Amino acid sequence: MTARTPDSARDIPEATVARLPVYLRALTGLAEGGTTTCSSEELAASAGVNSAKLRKDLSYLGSYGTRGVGYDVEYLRYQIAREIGVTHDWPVVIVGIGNLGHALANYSGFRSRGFRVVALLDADPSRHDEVVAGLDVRSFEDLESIVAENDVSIGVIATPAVAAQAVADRMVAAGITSILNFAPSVLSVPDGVDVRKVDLSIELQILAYHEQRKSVAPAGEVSAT
Amino acid sequence: MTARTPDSARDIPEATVARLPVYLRALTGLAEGGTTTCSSEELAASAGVNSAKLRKDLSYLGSYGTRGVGYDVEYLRYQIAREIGVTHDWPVVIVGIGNLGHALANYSGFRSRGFRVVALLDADPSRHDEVVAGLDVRSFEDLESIVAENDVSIGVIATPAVAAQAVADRMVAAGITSILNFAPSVLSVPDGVDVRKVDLSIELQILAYHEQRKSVAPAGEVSAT
DNA sequence: AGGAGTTTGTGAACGGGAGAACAAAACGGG
DNA sequence: CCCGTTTTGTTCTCCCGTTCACAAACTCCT
Repeated sequence: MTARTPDSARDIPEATVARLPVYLRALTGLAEGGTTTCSSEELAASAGVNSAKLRKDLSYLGSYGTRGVGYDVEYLRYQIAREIGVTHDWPVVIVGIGNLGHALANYSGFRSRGFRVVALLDADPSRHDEVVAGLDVRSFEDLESIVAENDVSIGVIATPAVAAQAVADRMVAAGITSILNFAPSVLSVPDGVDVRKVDLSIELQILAYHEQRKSVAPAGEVSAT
Repeated sequence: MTARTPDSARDIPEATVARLPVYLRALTGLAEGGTTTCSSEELAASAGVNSAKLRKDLSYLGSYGTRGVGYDVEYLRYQIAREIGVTHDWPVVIVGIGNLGHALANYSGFRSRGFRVVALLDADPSRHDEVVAGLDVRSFEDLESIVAENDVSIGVIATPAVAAQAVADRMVAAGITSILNFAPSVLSVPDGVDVRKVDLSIELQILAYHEQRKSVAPAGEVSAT
């Protein structure tokens, strides 16, 4: 939390960081469509954001556009990728090869965006003979050696909730400093370790809340009582 | 975006709404552990937030605590559940039964939190004989009848990116008003339809950004060049 | 019954992000 | 070479969310 930005110190706002991958994806889409140059307006439309917000976000990285012209798609794409750090591959381990672990291991979006799954681990020995996504499921005991050998700094937790904290502790001890947690539990980790949480049912509950309100007040009109 | 809150108008801030499911889960955990009463401090710790924030969040729902004592776990749990709207079941359809669709269909967290998967749909006919999570995969053509018969208002999209917009359009036309989108694409929907997006690779990219910065400035010290 | 000790609920200050509006800069045409 | 047009980069303002701090209210002990 204490963002030490010693001297070079271009600190990009967290909200902007969260949108950069969206811009990256939009730019990739434009490039595949044959577009070589785009305005902030076009790119913003592709990314589903306001053009003013887009320009402000990009301004934190530097001045990569040309006034009166727009942005060079390929050039900007590279600059954002470099800033995020996805110009090189990030080795990743996935722990917990249940339904969700399967899906994650097979998810092509990781590979194509600079993440390389180097190992799949599960505590259940009966799973250790399985081969998922071209990798054989290994024992959770191998975590330390795998992390050390492959210089892994990112771990994904897809275990049941009860196991998540223990897995996280072990990951941290092994040297992992970024964790993506799919288990529905709150992890406590030491300073310097980043945790991001994805909770499928929470998203649905948020939708349910709004849905419930819709049915109470259908279209801005309320039946006077 | 134009939040019409005509007269009754307890409008709960969006940030608070997003945390209510977390509190709900924390309360369920406490209840299972045998706790009947808890302070805001305890509950905040379980939910991983600040106690002041927790109290302010809860104050939007009403005064359900007792000063000097704390909150009755079961009572507060019910009040939050009622506010979110998960006291009754929400029927849900899932479209796209690939790896992720499989995982979602089997995810027990939906069932246990008031969401009932009523149908699994896929455009690929070769999948229509499969049975996943006790439901047989049906044709996407059946969407309208299923939505109408089961009064479905929430849809989940787990298709490839290219198909997502078409699926969303069809969902909206069928009467669905809340969409949870796992496909990596920006959906455009009419006003009155809520969309929430979950993007697995974006989360990893955000972690990668912070990870990259860590390695540049390991511990507040920077090597002078 | 009264006072000390807790804990909630909320008013107020603070910080950060979103959006509008504008100045700076590049291009193109005459 | 100069001026109008286009589009970026930035400044300013507003609003939402977070946090602090404290008064109100409840319990327990004497």
